[in-house]
Parts: sequence; structure tokens; C-alpha cells
Amino acid sequence: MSSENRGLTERKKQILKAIVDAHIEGGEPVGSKYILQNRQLNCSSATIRNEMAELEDMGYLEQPHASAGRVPSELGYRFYVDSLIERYAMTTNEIAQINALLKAKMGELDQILLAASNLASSMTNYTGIAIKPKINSVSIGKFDTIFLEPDHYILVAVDSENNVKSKHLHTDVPILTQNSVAKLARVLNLYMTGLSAEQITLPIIMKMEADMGSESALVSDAIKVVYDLLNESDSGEMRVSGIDRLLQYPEYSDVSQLQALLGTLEKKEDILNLVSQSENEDISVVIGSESQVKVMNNSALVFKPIVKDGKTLGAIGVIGPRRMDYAKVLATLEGLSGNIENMIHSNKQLNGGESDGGK
Amino acid sequence: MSSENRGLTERKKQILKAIVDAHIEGGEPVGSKYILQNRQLNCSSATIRNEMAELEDMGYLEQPHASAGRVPSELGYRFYVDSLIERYAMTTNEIAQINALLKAKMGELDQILLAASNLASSMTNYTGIAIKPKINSVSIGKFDTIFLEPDHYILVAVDSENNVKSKHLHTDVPILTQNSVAKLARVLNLYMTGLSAEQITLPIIMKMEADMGSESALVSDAIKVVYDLLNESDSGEMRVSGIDRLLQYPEYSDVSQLQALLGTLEKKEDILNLVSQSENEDISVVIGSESQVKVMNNSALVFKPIVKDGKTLGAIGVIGPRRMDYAKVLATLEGLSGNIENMIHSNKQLNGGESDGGK
DNA sequence: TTTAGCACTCACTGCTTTTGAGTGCTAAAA
DNA sequence: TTTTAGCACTCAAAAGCAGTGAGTGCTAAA
Repeated sequence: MSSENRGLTERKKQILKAIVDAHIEGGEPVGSKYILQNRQLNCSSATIRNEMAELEDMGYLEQPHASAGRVPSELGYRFYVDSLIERYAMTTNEIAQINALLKAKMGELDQILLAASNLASSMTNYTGIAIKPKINSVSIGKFDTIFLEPDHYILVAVDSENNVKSKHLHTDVPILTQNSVAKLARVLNLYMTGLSAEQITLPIIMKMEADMGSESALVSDAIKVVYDLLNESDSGEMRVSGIDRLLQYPEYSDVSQLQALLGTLEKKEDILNLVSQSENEDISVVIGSESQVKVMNNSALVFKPIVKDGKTLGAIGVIGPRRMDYAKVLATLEGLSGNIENMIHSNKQLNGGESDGGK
Repeated sequence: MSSENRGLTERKKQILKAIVDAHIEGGEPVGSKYILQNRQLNCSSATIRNEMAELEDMGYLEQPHASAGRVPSELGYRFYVDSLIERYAMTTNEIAQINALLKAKMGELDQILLAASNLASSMTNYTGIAIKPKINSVSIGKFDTIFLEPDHYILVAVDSENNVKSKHLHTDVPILTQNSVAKLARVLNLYMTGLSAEQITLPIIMKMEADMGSESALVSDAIKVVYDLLNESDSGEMRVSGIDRLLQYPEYSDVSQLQALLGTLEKKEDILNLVSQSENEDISVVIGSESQVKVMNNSALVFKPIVKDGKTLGAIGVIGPRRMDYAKVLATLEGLSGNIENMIHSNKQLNGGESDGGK
């Protein structure tokens, strides 16, 4: 279908762009007359009508009903996004806003992502999303233990990404001492450093238990925790902000549309999948039913992965009606992600993990 | 106003209850005839009309317009909730469901709360909220450090609640060694154990720096982190689930109502305040504009704090239309919170903190 | 004090009419 | 061959309007 794009005359492109722009702005179907008045084109409304009819035949436009104006089709939006857009230049004002607000929230990546999604939402006036993808190729880096009381200790595990995970443990081993837990840490470090979840095999566990002697019970506790931490904790997560903004767009005044979209946002899996399937590091634009997510028929999702050292740490994006101000959205996400990546790169103190109990 | 409640005759109470019940069920204004047919009362519709007129004078009922039926007022709901309700007994089925699902999610309190809010939402069919209040009286329990590379280490802090917080640090101290960071941990433990954020004074910091000798730079890094961790990390948080459920109730088909409510849910502060202001450990029911949150005019919020050893660890609740099935909601929250508190008490392994990097 | 009866109110429904934005087509102009 | 002007046609949406009925308040009788 992209071969057809070449076939568009310059004037057709102009008209298509004009229609998309006008429809993004007003939300209503646009007619030939309106275009004639508001955009400069050296031809009459009749010509425009003819062109519009052809564009409709080619699949770029749709007509809600016979006597209404035209509305861009999915293909129309796609063409617009891919080739017609003039990247929206962010004002210095907006850049300053981004910096100020991101700095205020600096800290863990998670908070940055959340803040960025909030910003994206408020700057574009659509709904923002922050995504932390599932990371599954993590291996263990280092262990430490902290002795608390004769039946409590804390196990701290650092993974290969230098993320810290810790868990408060209770044990029934008779007399737990500072030495026991220190020994546990030594043993765990000795045998498990560099292993991923799959590589933790029974022989290894048995060797560790042997080394721990009478306190071998600690090992199985620890293993369980390590396993959980490697597998579960970093399952993908997604946060949504600015849902209320959706309501200002007439396309969601139809309750069933809104309900469907909100349901998808609640479930999260669909969108998480969509985002994690995208391989490239660039901005992705998913318009309507291009994706398998049926529910998004009337909506569009734009997202940008946050990448550091070739690793995808997360993504930010916005969701809104199909007639989205793509230029602005693209520029905003681009700007935000650039800022985030800069922050991550420039300030090493931030790039590891921070964590706090029970969060 | 509760003195007036006493003045209600038994029949008035019955009629009021009948009206609230009917309105909760159907959502429509209820008329005298409907009550006569569907609830057993030994009187005619005319009598009911008279009583209804009086109840309206007394402020328990409202009339949307002259020829419509009656709708319970805020006061009416309040009276209903306070005195008429027959606590909804949860079916064993539902209890089993709670247990199964909570167990699956067991782990940190945060996840439990979130799972509980999801459950509350799906069981009651309203929107669920999970709240972790601001904790500000935390002091430092213990420190540990983990050496990674000559310019990286991880600082682990355990607070008085045995929550673990950790942060990945980068340092410029010339040659960072395993010993340096171990020494840092010893010094921090020596001087700061038991202190709260306010108690960290300059003399203490200077003593620690003196003890660290040439590596005194590490101290100021650590202090900054500790300070941040104590203050920031446990700021209140609130998660919302099941927003889409709101849409099935006709009171939110008015977009402005919905928008207002969603806005409040987004902002979070209002609700967080509301919840943290409530002192008692029981279920609270906030109906409409009883609270200062203007936006909730048409809605009701029911929440139950989760308490352990006299400390409020969080809260779960639901938000929905004012005509909420209070009996069911109260029973569900009661049941859920009981389960959560049991889990926390019975399984020491869970009650500490778990944390994972970057979450 | 309760009930039956009755006039009254008013949102809602379904119907027709009007309006007007927008089209497609044809024939003239470029 | 392409563009334009003109005109008839379409059809959703708005406006107007009568009829319906659930529900009320009030009065007078039980």
C-alpha cells in the first residue's frame, strides 16, 4: 500500500494534509468549502471535491454519510504521520518546563518515567502512559545479608543491571547469628554470581547446603527469594495518567467507546505487549486497528522507548483519539525521551536502582 | 442532625429504607406506587405519598422535578448507612475467592493492597482504590553497603519498620575499596542508628567524617541519600483500579460529572487527605459533599484502613455513585481487610519490606 | 389518621417539518 | 484536457408539536 503513496499528486497531498489538519483541529468532518477558505489552495471547491472523491476511492478518506464532509481514514492518518508531518518545534518555554519538572522528580527511573508521562499528558492534553517493560534476561550480580534479630534477617540481591532487590526474611533456624547470615552471603556469592533464574540447578543448591552445614535451611529460603525476585519483580508495569483528559474529545462522548478504551487501559497487557513487541528505538505510532488491540479502533497510541546502552529501560507515550495532534505529540515525546536519556547518562548516581520497602 | 433521626417513626424508616433500596437497585427515582407494589407495607399509595412529602420536608428525600418520584438525599443515604443497613454477609464462595487471589499475590504489602483494591472493585463492581499513607515518623535502623566496582557501591538502609531502602551510588573518592564501603557502613551504624531525619545534625555528620578520614566524602553522599530516603520515599501513594466500571452507572453518563470525578482520582491529594484524616480504624463512608472534596457531590467513597499493631499501613476502598450498594461494599471491605490483616500477622516473612530496583 | 379520587405537572416519546452543509454531476470556460 | 461555476439532490441534525403516563398534591370521605 505504500507504493500507492507515490502515486499521490502534490495537490492531493496538500489536500489530504489540509483535511487531516482541519479534522485534528475541529473534530468534525471537513468539507470542500471549508478547506478552500481556511487553507490557501489555488483552485475552486469543485476541484477540491473532485480530488476528495478520488482520495476517497484510493482509501485515504472516508465519508460518515452521504451528505457529510470527509474524514481521514486510518490509511490517511498513516500517510499523514509518515510523510506529511512538519515536526513540531518545542518552544524553549516547554523545554524549560520539562527540565524543571523532571529534575524535581529525579531519583529512580520509575519516578522519572511517571513524571514524564504526566508531563506528556499535560503538554499534549491526551492521556499519558509510562511503561516499564518486562526484563527477563537478568542474572544475579551480588548478595548481601543484614542481620536483624535472632530470627530475622534481610537478604539483598543485586542483579546484573545493578538493580537492588531485597527481602525481609524470617527463619526457624535455631540460633541465627550475625555470622550465619554473613556466611550465607558468602556462599550465595560464591555459587550463584552470574547465574540467571534457569541456571540455578539442584546440584548447585546442594553444594550450597553442604557448605552451610547445620544452617542449610537458610539456603532454601534464600533460593526461593532469589527465584521470585528474578522472575516476578520486574514484570512489566504500566501507569496511566490524565485519563480525565480523554473526556474532552467528542469521540469519547460515546460511552461504549470510552468504556472499551478504559478497559484496555485497565487490563494493560494489550498495550504492554504492543510496546514490547516494537523492536526499534524510534517513536512508534499505532493508529486504530493497525494493532491487534481491537479496542483501539477509534484511538491512536504513540510511544517512545527509553534506551540506554542499547537496552530498553521503559517507554513513555500518549493515547488519544485517532485525530491526534501528531506533530505536537511526536515532538513532545521526542523531547521528553531525550531529556530522560540525558539524565540517565549524565548522572550515574541515578542510573542504578533505588528501592524502598513495600512500595 | 442525628437528633432528628430519632424523630422518625418506624413507618417512615421503613419507607425511607424501601426508597433507598429501590433507588440503589434501579437508579431511577422511585414513586409511591412502586414501593406499594414491591415492598410489603400495610398502607395505600396515598399514605406513602404523605409520608414521602414529610420525609422530603425533613431533608431525607429529594425530588428531581415536580412530577418525578423521590430520590434519597445525602442525609437520606447517611441515615441509611448509619442505621438501616443489614450487614451483607459474604458468601463462603466470595471468601474463598478473596483468599485464593490474595495468596497468589502475596509478597509486599503494596502488592497485597493493589490486589485487594482490584478484588474490591471486581466484587462490588465499583472503582477500587488502594492507598499507602504518608509515613513520617520513621527512623533509621541499620545500614549496609555493597561494594560493586571502584567507583560504584550500593547503600542499603533499613528503617525502624524493617523496610529496606537501597540506592546505587557513584563516588569520586579516589580508590574505592571493599574496605572503604565496609567502614562506611560501620560508621553509619555507629552514629545514626535510631535517628529520625530531624535528628541528623551537623556535629554527628562531622564526627562521622572525621572517623572516615580520607574517605570522608562518602559520608556526605550517604547522608544525602539517607535524608532523601527517610523523607521522600514513603510519601503517600494511591492506586485506582476499575475505572471503567464507573461508566455503567447512569449518573456518570453526564460527562461533566465523570470528568470531575476522574480529575479527583487523578489528583489523588484530596482523597489521600480524606483518608489520612480519618482517625478511627473502622470503615468510613463519605457521601457526596460531606467531605470538602466538592467534586464528589454525586459520589460516595467507602474505605477501610489496614491496621497492624495500632499502626495504619494503608487503606483500601471503593468509589462509586452515591446510590451505592452500601451493604455489599461494607461487607466486602470488611472481609478483605480482615484477610489482609491476617496475612500480615500470620506470616512474618511478609511483613517486612520487599523492594526491587527501579520500581 | 387513612384512603380514594381527581386535577395537574412535566419529562419523555414519536412524529413531521425545516434547515443547511455538503455532495455529485453537467456544461461551460480555460 | 483540466478547471470552474451552477444546480439539483441527499440526509443528519435541529426544531416544533401533540400525546402519553408516571407521579404528585390536595380535598373530601371513611
